Amino acid sequence: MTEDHWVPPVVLLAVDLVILTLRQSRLHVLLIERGIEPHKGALALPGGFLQHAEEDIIAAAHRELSEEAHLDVESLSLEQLGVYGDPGRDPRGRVVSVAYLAIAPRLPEPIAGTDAADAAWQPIERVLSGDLDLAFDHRRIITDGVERARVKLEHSSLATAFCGPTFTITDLQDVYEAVWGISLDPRNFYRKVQKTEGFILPAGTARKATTGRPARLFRAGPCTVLYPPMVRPAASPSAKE
Amino acid sequence: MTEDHWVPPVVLLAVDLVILTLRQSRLHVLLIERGIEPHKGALALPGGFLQHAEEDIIAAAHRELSEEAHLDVESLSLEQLGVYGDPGRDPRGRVVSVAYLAIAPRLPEPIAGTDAADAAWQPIERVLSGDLDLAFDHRRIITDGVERARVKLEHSSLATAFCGPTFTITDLQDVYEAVWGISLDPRNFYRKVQKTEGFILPAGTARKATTGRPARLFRAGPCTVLYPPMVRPAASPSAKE
DNA sequence: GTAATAGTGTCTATGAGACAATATCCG
DNA sequence: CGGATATTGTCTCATAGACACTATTAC
Repeated sequence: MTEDHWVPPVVLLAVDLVILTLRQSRLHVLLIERGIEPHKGALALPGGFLQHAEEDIIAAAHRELSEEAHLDVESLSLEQLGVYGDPGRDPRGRVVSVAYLAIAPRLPEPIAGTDAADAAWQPIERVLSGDLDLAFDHRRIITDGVERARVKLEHSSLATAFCGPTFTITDLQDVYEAVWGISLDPRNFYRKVQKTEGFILPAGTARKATTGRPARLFRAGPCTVLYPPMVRPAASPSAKE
Repeated sequence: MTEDHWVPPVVLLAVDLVILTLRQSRLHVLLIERGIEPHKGALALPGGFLQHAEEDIIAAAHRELSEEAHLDVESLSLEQLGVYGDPGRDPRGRVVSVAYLAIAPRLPEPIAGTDAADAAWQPIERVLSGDLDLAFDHRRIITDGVERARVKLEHSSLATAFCGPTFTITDLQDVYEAVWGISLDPRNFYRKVQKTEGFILPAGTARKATTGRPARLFRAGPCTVLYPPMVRPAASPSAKE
């Protein structure tokens, strides 16, 4: 099958980052406006080519995270999402992109990128609805990323990655409600997360802002795998949204 | 950051296939003995480079499946597992490999590959135990593939992909026991799969081989997502193996 | 009949879901 | 005190797990 003088084709390798966070109890993804062709003016995921032939792929992801999103690696969940390499997905040639999913706690408002014309958090519904002009196959990548996050919330402690170092049970519930797009009963949620071994640990009693009883604070526990898992109800017509 | 004359580095793109099947109620993976350097003589996953610059990655996976394993695409589960691209994983240069997970029903015995010196099913325990000489980072890829299969058995009808067109409940239970490496109660298993909507459908009553009551036959149902999921018990000391 | 495997029924413990009631803050 | 949010408790229903029992074949 392979001939003596046959040489394998080469491809350009890129990384793309699906960075999710919560803003005003809604799921957002970080997108930048492309300043150059192709797809100039369209919105795109932060990302870029490998810098040199020896660069680690995950290192490139971290680099882009820092360069384009100004997010530091510190305590930031980063996970490989998949490979997107359809021929023709990029007019510049055969570009194969490794997508990563990153979860960030709420951050100080807008982020100005370096080689990005503009960076902004976009509500996930607007992105997936098809109203926005997305570059390349990035809508598909975002769809996959959101679905991955939804599944991971069930079986891992990923939800705490959306929160700061300490958080209340209600904060955590907001994460589940925003990512899953449904509403949950606070009492049952409270009981559930409390009894899930190693999920969250008490972190002192709370201060309070406005009104009502002050909530207790928690921090992420040692367990990354939730057993038993959080159960995601089958999508109901009486959902939030 | 990027200079005017900077050009991105290129990489070689390969696919690797983790092909799992059941033989004598034990999980096996298809490995070939490498006939050429590097790692000549070591065992490796079926796979290879893209054939040309326009080839679809998934198409390349299917091609290798056919070329090296003589398995046809027909009704064969094939899913992207991840990207393995550490610099230095291949002495020939920067090779980035996209791994796919394939599940095959029991097949006619040994498979002679085309450009592979030898192809054989290896029991998964022997492969993961470290006794065998595995090429590249293929032990890690296999580990990831097995773990993926374990998880997918919980939430999808993947188990039926290990079986032929029709199968008994016991056949299906064998799949779960082999992949999960535990033993399950036949009565509870029977009840569980029966009541899981759309998982399996009756396919006539059965013929029989040796002794005992003949089993009913089933075929895969329409649902790919199992709800409620099959629950994998926490690993117990009283397990099979 | 016996041996062997297939399939059904029953009981119990656990957890999810609905929802009432109590606690603790602010003013 | 009343308003608001946090936390606990109780009830019911579904289901996983343990396990006794019945059914259907070959001999």
